[in-house]
Amino acid sequence: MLLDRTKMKLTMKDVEDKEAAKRQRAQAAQERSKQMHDGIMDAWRKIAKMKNSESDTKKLKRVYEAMMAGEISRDPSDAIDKRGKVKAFSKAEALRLYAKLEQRDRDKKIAELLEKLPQNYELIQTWAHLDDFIAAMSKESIIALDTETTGLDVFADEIVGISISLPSADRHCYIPVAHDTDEPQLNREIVLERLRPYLQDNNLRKVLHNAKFDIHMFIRHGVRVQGVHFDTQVAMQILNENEPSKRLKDLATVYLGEPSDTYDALFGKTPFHKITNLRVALAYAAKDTHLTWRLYRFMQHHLDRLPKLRTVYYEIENPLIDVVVEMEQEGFILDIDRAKALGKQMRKEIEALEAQLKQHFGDDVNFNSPAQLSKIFYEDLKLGKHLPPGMKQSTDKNALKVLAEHHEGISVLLEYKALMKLYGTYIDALPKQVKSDGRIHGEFKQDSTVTGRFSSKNPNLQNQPKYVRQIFKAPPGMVLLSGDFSQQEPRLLAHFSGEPLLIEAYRQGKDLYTTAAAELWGLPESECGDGSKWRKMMKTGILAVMYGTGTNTLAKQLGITVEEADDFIKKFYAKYKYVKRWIEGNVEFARKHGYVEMLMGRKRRLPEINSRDEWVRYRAERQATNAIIQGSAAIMTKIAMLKVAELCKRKGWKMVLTVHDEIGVYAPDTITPADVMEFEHTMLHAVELKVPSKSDIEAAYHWGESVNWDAKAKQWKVSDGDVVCYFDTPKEALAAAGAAV
DNA sequence: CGGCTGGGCCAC
DNA sequence: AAACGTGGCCCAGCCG
Repeated sequence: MLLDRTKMKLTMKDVEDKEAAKRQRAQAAQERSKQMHDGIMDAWRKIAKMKNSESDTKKLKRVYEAMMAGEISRDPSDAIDKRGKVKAFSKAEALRLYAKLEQRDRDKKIAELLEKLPQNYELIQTWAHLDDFIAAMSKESIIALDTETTGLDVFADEIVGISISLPSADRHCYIPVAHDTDEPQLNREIVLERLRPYLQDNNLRKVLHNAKFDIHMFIRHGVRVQGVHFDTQVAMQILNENEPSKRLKDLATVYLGEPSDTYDALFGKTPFHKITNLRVALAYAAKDTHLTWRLYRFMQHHLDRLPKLRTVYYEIENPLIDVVVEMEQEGFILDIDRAKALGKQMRKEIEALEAQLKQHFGDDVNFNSPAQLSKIFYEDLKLGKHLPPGMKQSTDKNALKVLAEHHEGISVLLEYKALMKLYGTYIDALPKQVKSDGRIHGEFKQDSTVTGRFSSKNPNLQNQPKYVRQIFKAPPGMVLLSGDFSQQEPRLLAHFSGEPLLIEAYRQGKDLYTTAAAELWGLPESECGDGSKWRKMMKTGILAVMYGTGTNTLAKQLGITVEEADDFIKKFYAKYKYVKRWIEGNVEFARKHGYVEMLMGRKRRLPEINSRDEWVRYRAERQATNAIIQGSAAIMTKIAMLKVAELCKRKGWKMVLTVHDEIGVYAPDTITPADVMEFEHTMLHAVELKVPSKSDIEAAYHWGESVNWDAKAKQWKVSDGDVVCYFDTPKEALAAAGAAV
């Protein structure tokens, strides 16, 4: 190609221009570099003031120190935007620097791990070696066990290696079985067959960290682990529910004084089977069971001096692990056809509502965007003046309900938002979670809440709206038998406070809220029945007492003035003196001991109870009473689950869910009312309180749609007049939820 | 496209 | 300044 000579010509002016530009660039770079570091201390101060999670705090600290030591500095490619302007140093950038630091350290850490590889860590690559190890294992009564896998999905991923620690022999092995490497490895299926007698031996006790995960993984390969004696993750929640991280390596660092790198600190996002150097795999994996064992010893030491917590662990949490495994394995069947039909209907309604909204507010609005809605309502339409003083200019339901009085489009928006929530989060999302066996396998976590309640995720089966429950069904020929503790928490309030008035009401089988309302306001019970404002006020009020709700919020909830709410609380405490004394006692106890105790002596530590910050302290005071009630309810439900699990074993039923005060099982639809009574009895007598328990039991082919026993036909029937279906259409559900204005 | 955060909201 | 406890998930919007 010919060069264009005209462009090659160099004039003096060109040279000067170029030099000037160069100077300018250098100057700009210097200026930027100065700007990049100028505001950095202010930025750090700002970041330090943010409410950072414990793990973020750790990371930020590391970056800060590295920066001050000159080990790392802002990356210009991160600190300067496209137009060449210096961006303010943010928490996000700091966290990115942390990732960079980690990346830099990774090789060093792995090299170190190899250097320090203990003599008693064994990489098992031959059958003779495996035989030798198994011979040693057969002399042990307890071992530590762990699996390495291709990922975290226990219904899709696979085992790539197994770690075992033998405590008395002090031998710690890793058996790689599916790494992507040319190094010698044993065959997974044969290894599992060789280990099977030991893994399934109830008398060979096992210690694991997050046992549920490994048990699921072994089940994927046809092995049902027995004899789980201790789970260091589950136990950690008993020993310190405020622990910021329960990852094994973090606990080892904190409690064993053994600084240990987490998986991603060493390998990032590389899945374990991609680790080709098996000695690296050994160093990491054998350390897992070794640390698990040491953590077990450490925890035993503390459980020895905390006998109540030992009982909570061994009598409730540990046996519950197997129950949860079974429950998650069973899964929940989704009625896909129904979900599809409902989805179609909802999409139609959503589209219609959207068309209306566009007429009201314009075509180019995303009605799911709080930012856009806020601009329209508060900047364009200036509706903020209609909000009561003190109410934030929000686009949440509360504010919109007020604004709906002043703009007719807003009630449409309320309906739209409620419908979108149901559709997006549930009706449309749930079918996508169905696994290859046609079921939803949500996760139930027994050790992830500070009060001891279960949490649930992927999907969360504990927050399914009533309207949505109908798309969950029982397998053919079975019903969903479920029982929920009626007024579980108020009963516990009566139990703990010893309030004679509350206890008496429950013992006489009266409706507590009606009785209490009549007593408090000196009204005849006929005026405080179901649906009366007095009963509602009492119900909300008792809840408020348990949750420590302030009078402002209570007033808002009940639609009364703050003075009236205040008056109610005063009256309530004057009448129920035991309740008042008990609540005050909880705070006192917490101040003195730093924790409160629930049923069986499970603890909720409240380190903030003596904080000088009033707001922080008050929160801890509310938590004190709430934790006793909520935590004791959780214990009660967990005990009931253990007993229902035994019942299930006897009857061949399968537990499928727990929702705080509710337990659900799949049972053949040939069960009789006698079976149902047995189920009810099991729940009611799981725990004996000072007040009787009550449970509402229902059998249903679809969750929430109870069927009745037809005594003549001797079967469960969905007879026209009898079936209790929550709602037929989304509209009815919304009306019931009070969303449609 | 994945990670992260804020606003909002579902359950008990 | 903040006064309703315990959770998890969706969407928007921003980041790389």
